[in-house]
Amino acid sequence: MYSIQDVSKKTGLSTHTLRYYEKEGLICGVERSQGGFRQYTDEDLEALGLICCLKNTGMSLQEIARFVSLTRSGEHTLAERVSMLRQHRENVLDRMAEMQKYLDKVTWKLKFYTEKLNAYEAAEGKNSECACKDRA
Amino acid sequence: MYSIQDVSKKTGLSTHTLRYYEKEGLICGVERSQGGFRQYTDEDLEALGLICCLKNTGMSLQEIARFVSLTRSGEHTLAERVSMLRQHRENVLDRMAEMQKYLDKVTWKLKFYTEKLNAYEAAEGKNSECACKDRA
DNA sequence: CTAAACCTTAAAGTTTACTCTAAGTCAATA
DNA sequence: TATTGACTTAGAGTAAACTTTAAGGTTTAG
Repeated sequence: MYSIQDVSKKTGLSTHTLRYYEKEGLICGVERSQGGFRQYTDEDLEALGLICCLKNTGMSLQEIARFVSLTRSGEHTLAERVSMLRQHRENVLDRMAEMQKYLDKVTWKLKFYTEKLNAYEAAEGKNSECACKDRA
Repeated sequence: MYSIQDVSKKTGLSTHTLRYYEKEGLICGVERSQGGFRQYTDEDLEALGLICCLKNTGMSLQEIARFVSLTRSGEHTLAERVSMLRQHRENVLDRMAEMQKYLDKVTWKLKFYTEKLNAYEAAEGKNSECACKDRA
């Protein structure tokens, strides 16, 4: 059993965010102490792992809540869950391909500016003693 | 020369967004017709290409505005521009590695649920004529 | 036994990046 | 020339995902 504080440390989510996720239906059935404090199990942590995975790959909290609610509705929702995951996987793959394309552009631009900078600094060194020699 | 409508089509950004980007300092010096209409040049389009590239790889509009303003401030800002791009490139690489890790998890989950679904449908077919046969 | 450090809820506030509205100007066409 | 439709600005509104606040109950170390 973990306190909300423990879980916050383990997941990197703030305690505020953990309560918020519960309110939004992303985490369900977290047990409580007699005093009403949340007591997370290892299963809850696992569920949070999936939630973070989906969230960090661009799934909206609303969709995640939908997925979680399907998970709790029994086996007749398996087809829809599979279809959601399959679609999401496609989205992630597309996103990664796009990122790679953009990365190439950033790399190219960086090369371009680096060369420009080298030329500029060479010229600067030739023409004058520069006050900003100690630039890292 | 392109109208805001043309540029909207070419970039996929709405006309609202294009004006908004201008207001926020992401695009500068767009020419105007005698009637005050925006007239974008090929250079503006190129600049927009870089803006979209940076934005779609996770740079905030504020940072992009900063980069653009450096670009317009002369060669003494080259070092900072290079450093921004270098840092951004690192971020993109980190993000891609993270995505790959999460993708593996999604793939694994998908496999898990697909197998569960197959088992479920097999059992379903064995035990009863199901009303929802025409599921895709 | 009391004070500090936790926990609770409900609700308001914040940030980012748009997106839309209103009121008016400009351009091309019937 | 009148109307349609695209353009202009300023500013209000929206959605998502938190984040903070307020007001109060619980637990545990000293």
